[in-house]
Amino acid sequence: MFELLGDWKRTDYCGSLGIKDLGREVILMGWVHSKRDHGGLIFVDLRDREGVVQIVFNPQVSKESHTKADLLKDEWVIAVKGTVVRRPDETINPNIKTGEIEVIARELRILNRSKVLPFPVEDEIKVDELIRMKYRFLDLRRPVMRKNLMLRHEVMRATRSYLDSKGFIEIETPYLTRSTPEGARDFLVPSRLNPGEFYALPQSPQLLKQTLMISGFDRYYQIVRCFRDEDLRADRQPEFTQIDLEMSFVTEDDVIEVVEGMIKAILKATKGVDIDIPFPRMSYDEAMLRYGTDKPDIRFGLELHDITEVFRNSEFKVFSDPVKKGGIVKAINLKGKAQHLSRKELDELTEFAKSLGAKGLAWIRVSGDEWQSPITKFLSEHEKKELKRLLTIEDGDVIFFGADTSYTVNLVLSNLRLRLGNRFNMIEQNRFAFLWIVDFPLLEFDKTENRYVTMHHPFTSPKEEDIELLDTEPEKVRARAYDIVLNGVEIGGGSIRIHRSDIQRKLFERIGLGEEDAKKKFGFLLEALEFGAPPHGGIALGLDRLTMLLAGASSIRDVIAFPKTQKGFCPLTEAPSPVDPKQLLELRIRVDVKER
RNA sequence: GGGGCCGUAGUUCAGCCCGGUUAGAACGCUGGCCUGUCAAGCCAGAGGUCGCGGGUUCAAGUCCCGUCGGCCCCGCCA
Repeated sequence: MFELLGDWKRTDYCGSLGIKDLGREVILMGWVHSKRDHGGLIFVDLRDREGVVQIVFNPQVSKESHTKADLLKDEWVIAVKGTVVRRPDETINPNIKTGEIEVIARELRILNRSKVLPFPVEDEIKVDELIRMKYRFLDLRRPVMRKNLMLRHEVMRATRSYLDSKGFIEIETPYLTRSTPEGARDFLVPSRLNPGEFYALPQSPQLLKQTLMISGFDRYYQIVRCFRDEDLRADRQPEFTQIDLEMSFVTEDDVIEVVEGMIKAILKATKGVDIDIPFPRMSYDEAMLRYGTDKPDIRFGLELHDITEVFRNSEFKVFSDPVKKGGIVKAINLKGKAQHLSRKELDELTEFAKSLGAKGLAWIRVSGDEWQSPITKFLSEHEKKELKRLLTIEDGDVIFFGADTSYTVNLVLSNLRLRLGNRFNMIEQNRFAFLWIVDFPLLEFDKTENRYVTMHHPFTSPKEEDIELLDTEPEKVRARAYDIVLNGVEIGGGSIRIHRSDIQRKLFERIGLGEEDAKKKFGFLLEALEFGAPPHGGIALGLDRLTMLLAGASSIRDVIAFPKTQKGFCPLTEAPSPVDPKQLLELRIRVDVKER
């Protein structure tokens, strides 16, 4: 049944044919996307990576190919020799790119067949992701997935082309490297030649790219795989790709300018969109105040309002108690939606708030002069007046409150804001809202470890004017760090680094890292800093997240060819897996896990 | 580590609350008819470890316990 290609050479991609090809004799090769058998005529949509074209098998043209075409099933692989003709007017299909033409088949070669599919090769499918991943080779045949991976390719191409034009040099750094503390959990790789010792896969090439600056390369970049052994999310895989870059003799503005130019080039190349640069900047403090998060989606309003002062001495304990313990009270005013939020929905929102750690969710529904709410009766006239003023409350509004630690209030209300924004279609789709977050705190106090830890990483430079605060008010020291946010997703972050060993030492001291410890952990970088390190800084962008947003996908799994499930399992390769005891013996590793 | 939703035909789901005939539907699949379809159409048909294990019961897809797996989130992710 199978036939050979023989001397046939493909002349065109199915999806590239058009009116320009009328009358041409073509040889096409691809997959049977669908077959419509009319007994007399047989129509086959033939698909390759560029698209679909209709093949017509007519017994009056070729009895033999018509008979063979009768056998065809979905996803069989065939080669067709035929002529490109214009379709009869009434049969033109405006839904496909090649809809004005069709190919009259004169010869057919069946190259391979296919088992019946677990799911159709179409864009709009409702199939469990586990099945999609197990049959990833079929999933990737779906045009939307093919487009996503092609988009990813374009992003990488535009990145390389732009950075090359700006004098950046792509340098590879090792994947087998040294475990570093302070950060994510490492993936470890045992060393056979050094039993009992381990390499770590890099969480990012941070230390080595700084080393390259010290080596004088001046401008480095790399599109590089990074590994972090942490729990997965829709936007987090254990291995992911960064656009990593570093520059010497620069300030924050220099790095930001390069990134803005690069992103502009990427959007132009991939979406044909001209975006405005520079991007707006917002301080960390302002972002936390107005949005309750350091990665605000600024495509819509619905901002948070701090009303802590109104309730500092309130009789209403639910609000005043948290304030007395150092917490805050904030509110969101959902304008004019009182009629659109049922009691049931308010209850669901309360459950949502609780799932994020809130004790409850206070709300007020404003109907005329009446405030419908379980809490109104506890509010004084003065408090009501203040609320009305601060939140500009009007008829039809719905107010949501959070009163707790600042952490919980911001977490709950920022997520509530996103949920309400989606629920009421307040978020402008098809818009790319970039935003820089700047002036991050350098340090934050870690209660569980009872010490200050760096918010970014321990090589981030403090602002010069804040250095003296390191000893007195560490939490007030601002970092020379910057994050870039797109539509509420953090797509990158970087900083100007510490290039002087005295300051580096001081910072290690501040985070409770002794000299010996520091040497053991970052020895080579500390040493390199002693040999003429230039001022330098850089950034790393999440290629997967950026591509996801450009693709309009809701998970980075949809822009990664072979992703893993939430448990870090690859259903296609079935990794991870037990290994041969011989391998373990060689590595001098004994496994301490009970057999299932 | 924790919270939520889910697991029934190849696929997507209904049935589960309130236990009781032969577990249904759609798409897909198989066979037949059909010369302008493109979600082709018409006729006929096949297809089930109700995730897995245990328990309750005369009887379990349905109730209970445990377990495995998927998705979303919190923690975690410098």
